[in-house]
Amino acid sequence: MRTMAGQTNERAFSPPAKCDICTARFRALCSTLTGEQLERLSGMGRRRTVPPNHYIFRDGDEAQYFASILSGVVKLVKTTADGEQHIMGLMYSQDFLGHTLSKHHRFSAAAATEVELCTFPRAPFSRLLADYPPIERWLFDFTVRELDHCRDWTLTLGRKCSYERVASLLMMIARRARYTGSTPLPPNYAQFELPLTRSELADYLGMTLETVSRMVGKLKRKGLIELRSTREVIVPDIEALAAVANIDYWVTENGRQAGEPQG
Amino acid sequence: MRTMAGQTNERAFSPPAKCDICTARFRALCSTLTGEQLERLSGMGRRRTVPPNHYIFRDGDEAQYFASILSGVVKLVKTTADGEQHIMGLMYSQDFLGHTLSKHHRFSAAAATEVELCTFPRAPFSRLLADYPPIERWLFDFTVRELDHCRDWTLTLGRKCSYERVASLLMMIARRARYTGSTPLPPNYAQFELPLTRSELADYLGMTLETVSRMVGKLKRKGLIELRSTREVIVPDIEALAAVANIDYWVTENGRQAGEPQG
DNA sequence: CGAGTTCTTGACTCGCCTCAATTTGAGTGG
DNA sequence: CCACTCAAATTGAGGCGAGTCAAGAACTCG
Repeated sequence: MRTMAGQTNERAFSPPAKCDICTARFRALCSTLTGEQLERLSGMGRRRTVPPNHYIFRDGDEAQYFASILSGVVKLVKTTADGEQHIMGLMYSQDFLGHTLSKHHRFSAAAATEVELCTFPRAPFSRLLADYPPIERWLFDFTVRELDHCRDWTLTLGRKCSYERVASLLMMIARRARYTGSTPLPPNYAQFELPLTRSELADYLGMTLETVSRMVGKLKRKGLIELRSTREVIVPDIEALAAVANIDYWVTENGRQAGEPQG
Repeated sequence: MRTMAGQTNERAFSPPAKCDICTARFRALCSTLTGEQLERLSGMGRRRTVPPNHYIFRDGDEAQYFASILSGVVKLVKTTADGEQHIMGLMYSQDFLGHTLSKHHRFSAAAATEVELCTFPRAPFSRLLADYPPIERWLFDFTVRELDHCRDWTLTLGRKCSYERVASLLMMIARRARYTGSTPLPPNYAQFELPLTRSELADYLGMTLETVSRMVGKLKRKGLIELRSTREVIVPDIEALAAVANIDYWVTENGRQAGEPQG
């Protein structure tokens, strides 16, 4: 169904955040704050819930808010002129949404599951950033990690075949699910619900949904994953899947040949 | 020729940087500094020159130095177990090399042309970062821009065909050459020397050098570029090349269909 | 249980890779 | 200045992996 264009779903924003009962309190950006500064942040924070498959903000829109994710999974999406979607990343609990340099969003963000956010109006939050280095440092470190991750991802998109790519994406989601999940799991084992459809996996990987489906099937046939349903994935041996995905497979020294950089 | 493995070419480091005559003084990270802090930075800075095709540092090595690039082009390279190279980015004058979180390099950096660096020992530079927010802010902003760029690049690798990819990379280099170059050029026109071989272009684009060569030939046949030599490129109409590269072609709002996020 | 979406599977096509042969260009020495 | 050498670049023929198109199966939700 097509809805009003240009309108972002605006559920009522609830009252100021109650930081003392917040699940993200100890790892999200507010973990850097104490006393007066925390009050300043929580005073401007508003809770917001976004239902699955609704936009949080849209590419090109003016950025009104920064947000910290409390729960759920957010996909970062760029839409091409011909209507294709490209997913540039997934964001989870304790991650941060917003651009400190651009006043306009550079991609869309949409809820992949139901999402809870803690939102901060742009101007006062920017002032807090300028006033209080620790929170800026948190954001800086977060951005550095995002950049690392994005650079690693260019390897997946540029160098791997479809089978390896699907394995890489499942690895990424599995790792994050282990990290975010509440119930402790055996080491080298993962079980999670895919926050994306086959079509979205394809949009993430630069492939077609048919090929994704075939490669998921191949992983299943080879025993690298099990499927309780089309969305419920079990990875019985993470290391084995990592090997297929060519993760931790990169040479960190030597291994170069004539014609390559010397020195 | 193969040389001693694990050794990075260590030309003699020259005396402390003379900031007042430095070409990068007004846009590099030192542009944020004045008086005492600038003295502190210049006191720890050492010039270093790296000849073309030599490593600056290697993936996995312990990071001894941060560096600001004064001149030349640096390629960021990851080498795979099977000896393939993947180029993750190019760095130019006024860009910054180094990782504020990891003590070990996460990729190699190699000189594509002759490169001049201003290097800073890790520990005192980190202390300066912590002591003096403006320089941390500069690095933060630099990192945000790198992340933007890297995310855009995932679109090129994930969604574009070989012809568009080559055009995209040439666009990127052309834009940067215009920005860095000294001589003023007519608008919508670029002329530059490619800092990379066909093989390196292929490593950047996740293609083979043969396909790169074919696509460069196709761009030439269509009049989108001219070649004075294999390395000297002229772009007579940047906008036309941008159109081929699908740059500024992305929809920034609307354009979505049933089944996509609503709201 | 039916309707609509999502997912799977198969047959065919095409773009890019592979392998191989030249051609071009830069650097060197006679 | 030209012949020689070697790396870089171009060009061609053929094969394979992933896209395309199409049909059918399996979920989801009223």
